[in-house]
Amino acid sequence: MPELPEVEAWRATMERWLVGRSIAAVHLVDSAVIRPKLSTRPSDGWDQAQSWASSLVGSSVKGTARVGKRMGLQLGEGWVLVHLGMTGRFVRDPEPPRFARIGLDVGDHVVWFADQRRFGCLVPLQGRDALCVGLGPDALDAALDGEGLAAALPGRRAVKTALLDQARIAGLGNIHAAEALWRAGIAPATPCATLDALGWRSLAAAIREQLAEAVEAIPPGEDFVYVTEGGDNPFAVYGREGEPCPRCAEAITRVVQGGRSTFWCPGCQRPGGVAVQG
DNA sequence: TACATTGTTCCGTC
DNA sequence: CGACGGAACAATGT
Repeated sequence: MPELPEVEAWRATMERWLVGRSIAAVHLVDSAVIRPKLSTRPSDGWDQAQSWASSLVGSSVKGTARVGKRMGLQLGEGWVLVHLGMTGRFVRDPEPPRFARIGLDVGDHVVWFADQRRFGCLVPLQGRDALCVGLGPDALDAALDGEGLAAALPGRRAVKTALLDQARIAGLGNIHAAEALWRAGIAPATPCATLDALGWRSLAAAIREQLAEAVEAIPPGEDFVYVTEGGDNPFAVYGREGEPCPRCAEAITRVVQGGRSTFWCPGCQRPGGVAVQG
């Protein structure tokens, strides 16, 4: 379940694997991975997919970008948006891996986009600017200080739900939204409109710290395996229903908001937040 | 089998 | 009509 940190890691990986190389061949394993728009579905189909893929041959990869959870690749004069969905990842191997959707042969190796659940996709774009359409500011945007965050998240909605709204702030998913709220000591059901300046400042700082730590926790230059599968759970509250809060020892609770699980600590997360500790 | 996961969209309600 | 909540949808492993 890639959020901003994982997408950023993949972007950096694509910088190393692809940028500066010329595309010798494209292997379109599943043409439904190419979509005319982000909102179209695999079953909708798109008759231009194959011709777009073919048109890439001979062009070179010139750069990468990331906005929120979207990655961009500059291929020739155009750009392509890559959305990882739930299970999208990249594999560098001569042979297509399981669930391979498309492969870019850049001469010295082949880079495959593999996606078991097929929620991920590639969307050809006119230019780099199109990467940002429909998105609020990136979650690591310097403008998102306390005041900027308050302006981005107006209304009576629960702050957890609002943090997941990519049109308001781009890059947070279910895990890092919950972790940031725990860091800030803010209860997830708190209506945005009831947060004061101190609450917004702590939340803005918590988001920045949460994402920065997650980015740094991913070893540069390596593939990574999502940590909740098998290994130790590195999160304070996510996936820890019933376990003691690492800050106050109260039992972590799970509630459903907007159809999604929210993990939080009723002991030290309060409406409006608590004073930042330490 | 039912359920869990995500981002997006659609629809009903206030 | 805007805001918001809830449900549906995509795919598939458990």
